[in-house]
Amino acid sequence: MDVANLSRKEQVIRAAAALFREKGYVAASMRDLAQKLGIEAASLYSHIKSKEEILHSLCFDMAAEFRKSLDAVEQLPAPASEKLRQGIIGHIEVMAKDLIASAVFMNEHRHLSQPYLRDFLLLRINYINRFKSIIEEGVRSGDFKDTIDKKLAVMTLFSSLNWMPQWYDPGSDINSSELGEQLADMLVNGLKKGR
Amino acid sequence: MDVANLSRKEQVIRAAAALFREKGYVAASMRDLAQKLGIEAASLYSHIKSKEEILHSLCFDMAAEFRKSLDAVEQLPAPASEKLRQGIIGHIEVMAKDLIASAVFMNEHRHLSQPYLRDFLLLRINYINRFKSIIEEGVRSGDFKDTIDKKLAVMTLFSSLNWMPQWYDPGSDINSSELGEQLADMLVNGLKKGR
DNA sequence: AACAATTACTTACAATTGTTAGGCAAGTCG
DNA sequence: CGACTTGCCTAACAATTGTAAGTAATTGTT
Repeated sequence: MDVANLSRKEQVIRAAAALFREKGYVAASMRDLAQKLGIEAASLYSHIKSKEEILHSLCFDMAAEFRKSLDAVEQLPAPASEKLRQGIIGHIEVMAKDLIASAVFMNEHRHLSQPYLRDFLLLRINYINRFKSIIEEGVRSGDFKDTIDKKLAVMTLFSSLNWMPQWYDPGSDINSSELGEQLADMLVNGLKKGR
Repeated sequence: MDVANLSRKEQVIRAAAALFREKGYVAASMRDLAQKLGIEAASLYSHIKSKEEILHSLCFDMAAEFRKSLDAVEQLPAPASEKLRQGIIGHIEVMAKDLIASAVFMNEHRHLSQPYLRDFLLLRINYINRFKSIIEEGVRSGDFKDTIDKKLAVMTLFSSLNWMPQWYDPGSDINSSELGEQLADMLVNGLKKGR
């Protein structure tokens, strides 16, 4: 269980991530995965304990990255609107670092079995609530409107962020940090031209 | 294949929709579905031709509803920002009419086999492009900013709309038309208080 | 040269999958 | 009454699923 092993194991996990994204966790078979790596299905079990272990590590590794990013943002001595902006940018950048794992994280986590699913959802709720706090802070300080339902605001925010891996093409003309900036601008300031 | 049949067939489809949403299309077995209806799996085939037929009708029926809604909006003699607002509200209302089917439409359409998948994606691209045209019209007329990438704007819009079935609780204090209004406001005007 | 780890193989198994075939009972309609 | 339809049944199918057990080949290290 050293570096060499990790390396091959990581190869397996990355190939699995691509497969899970393409076909979905359930529809992706271990034989599909093995074929992608040029080995037999049973050989996969020299590297991983189970199919679910792969999903587990994909989901929880991403979750840890998101958390780390938000930790930093919360420390900023800045108004809520700026914190929110930075939170959005950070979230996008974490995703952009691994779009495939992000897509799996988003769409396939529900196939985790208990108790992992429960743990995952707790992490997720916690993350969302921290964003919600930023929004609430912004409403209190007069930075944000108080006319918008807060749950709706957070959920709309997350919807926008989380779907990014589905349509963003990293080879396009807009790079990931610019993407974060523009997304933050659109969500905070809206589409309409400043009056 | 008459009214009485349709009625039972619809029961099957509705139960399937709930199951597909809960477990995902692939993970939901015909035996699961049968059990939900209190019958044997093989009996389902008195009402439907195949598992995929169910998914097909769920996806394409929803697609037709969306199209109808947008047809009406495009006819409006109104500025782009108002058309966009109405388009959003319409989209939300179509979803709200059947949250379960909407969730399936969103998350499970990819499990359609060819050529249905291709057809579905064409419908979807077409729908998205019609929204994109409204946004472009708004940029030209000076209604919307020209600083935001148009693809990003449309995709953000759709992300927000399409995730609604995942978190919206119809029993909550905010009803569906209010939800549409607020969503439109947030996306068009942003979170920030008017300056 | 012997050892331990890594990586892969073959074979196999029990479970689950969607679906077909054929038949039986109850209600509807002439 | 008798024909027909609707809804469900049992039994069975071939295919695919994740995974276990045991073994061999290759590797770098002692």
